[in-house]
Amino acid sequence: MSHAENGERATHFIRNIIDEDLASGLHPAIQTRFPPEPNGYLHIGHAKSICLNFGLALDYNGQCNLRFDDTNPAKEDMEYVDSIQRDVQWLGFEWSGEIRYSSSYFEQFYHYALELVDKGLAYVCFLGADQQREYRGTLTEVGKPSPYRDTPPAENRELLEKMRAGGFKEGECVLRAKIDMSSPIMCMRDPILYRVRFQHHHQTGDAWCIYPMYDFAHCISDAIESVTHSLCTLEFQDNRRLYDWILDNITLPNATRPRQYEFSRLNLEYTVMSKRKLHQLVDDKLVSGWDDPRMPTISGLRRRGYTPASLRDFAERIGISKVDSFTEMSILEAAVRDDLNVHAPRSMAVLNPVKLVIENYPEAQVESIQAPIHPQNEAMGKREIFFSREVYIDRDDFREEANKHFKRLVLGKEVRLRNAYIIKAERFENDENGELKTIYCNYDPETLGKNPADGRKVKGVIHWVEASKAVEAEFHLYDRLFSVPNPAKAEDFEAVLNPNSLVIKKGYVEPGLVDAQKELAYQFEREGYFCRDNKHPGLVFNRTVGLRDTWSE
RNA sequence: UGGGCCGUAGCCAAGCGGUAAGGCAGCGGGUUUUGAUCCCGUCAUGCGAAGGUUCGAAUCCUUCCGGCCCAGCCA
Repeated sequence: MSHAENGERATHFIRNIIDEDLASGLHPAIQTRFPPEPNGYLHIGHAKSICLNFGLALDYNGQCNLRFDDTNPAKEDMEYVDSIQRDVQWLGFEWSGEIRYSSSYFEQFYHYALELVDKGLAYVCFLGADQQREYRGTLTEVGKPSPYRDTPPAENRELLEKMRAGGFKEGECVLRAKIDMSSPIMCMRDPILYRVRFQHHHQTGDAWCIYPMYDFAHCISDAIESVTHSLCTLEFQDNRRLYDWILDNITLPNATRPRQYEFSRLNLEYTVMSKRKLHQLVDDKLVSGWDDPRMPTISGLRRRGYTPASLRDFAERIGISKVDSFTEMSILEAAVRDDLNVHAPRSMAVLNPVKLVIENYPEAQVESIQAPIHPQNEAMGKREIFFSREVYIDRDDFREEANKHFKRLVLGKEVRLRNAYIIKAERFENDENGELKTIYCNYDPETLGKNPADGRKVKGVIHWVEASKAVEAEFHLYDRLFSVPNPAKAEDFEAVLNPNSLVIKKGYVEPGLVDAQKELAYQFEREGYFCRDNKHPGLVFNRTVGLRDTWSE
């Protein structure tokens, strides 16, 4: 049983903070939120955040909202709000109440902006973007005040009202907080609160032509929703000062004063996690889409055969901390294998077929065999497979000669056909190109379900599929998307894509798999975990992950 | 080079002044009709470094070294 499923939880600094806040009575219960911007598909890094926020709410009997942080209509789209909901639900989480949108708080944001203006803590600035950058100073030089910094509150109120009414062009002016142009924290140098955008919004339509910035909207949204612990990633550590400044200077909508805590984002080897780069891969058609099974997106992982439980377990295994880390793929792979090993029905599939003829087996006879669906779990029952004179085995499982470490079929030697008989390779034929065409064997009829009576040991076991009833299938074998551990660091990350990230094979599966359900995991014995593709029309199986392979020749 | 953070094994990560959890990977062995699973064992005299405080330091103090983030009208 996996960690995520047995109730054990690794402790981390956020849990420690919550424990203290609950113990001290600061909050009667916790309220968290998962606040994606609907500008792309969710990826496994978001899964980490989802598991944290929803998981905490579950563990502490609190609530977790799903809130779309939709303050920038230029980049957002309904396609993403739909996919995000699907992904969160698929991961197994349920948000508290209705879905929230920052955009549904636009009216409140505006009133808080007026409050800041009236308090002399915000002003309308007519400096252009370039000038503003100049005035802002640099990391080592302080900024200088905008000439509009001391406009009287009453005048700023009129200006802001005019902004809202559409009285200014895009880029003509912005609303800025009046904080400290010499702050060593750059985001405190009179940050922009509102910008003018004559943009249609997917939720509010054309109701607004001014849109709040993240820093202004996020903390107030948290306050409106009584969020107790606002969790985000490390790059927002500086922004926390602004988060606190805004909440300190407005009349809070209710008793809860949200606090922001930052944890490190997920970095996974051999893939990229930035939405921009994932977008680029999709736009440049380097992958088939956001749900390409090689993508680290939740929809890609789902299509690949990853299960919700395995992703939750993965999140549990990697933990939460503030260290900039780079997680190895093997942790993710171990998490799926652990889940699939327990739950996936076993089956046999030949990915790279070669015909094998059992010459001493009666012609025209087809035998039915009851094979266990899961050798370690009898309760899963049996499946019917067939055996006859001709079967397919994998080309890699036969060699004319080999050393003793090769535990498969060797000319003149014996091997066990899994779930069936022991056979001995007698001879083989090649085709005109010198490629192996047919292997001829004899079988020992006394070895079905038992070892040879004479006590001889046959250590090798190979998988197979009976030829006459075999069903043709296509196998998509995936490997890491990139050929380097940290593609984001490459000069051109697309140049460092793994050319062999997808290899397609055509072979055979057991007849019982003709109507395999999509996204449902199978273990093709000795090959790995596969699931039927949810898009391709025919019988296409995606390899989720191979079996652990500790064999070195 | 201003500021904000972070350094515990190959990777992830507990630890909160009492003598280094756990997972992944690796290695050795056992079981096995999946080179899988499962089981057993092994894997930091050491916590970025150097000083200091203390009976006792990964935990406290000082200095140094290394890494990440911030100068979008993105989030």
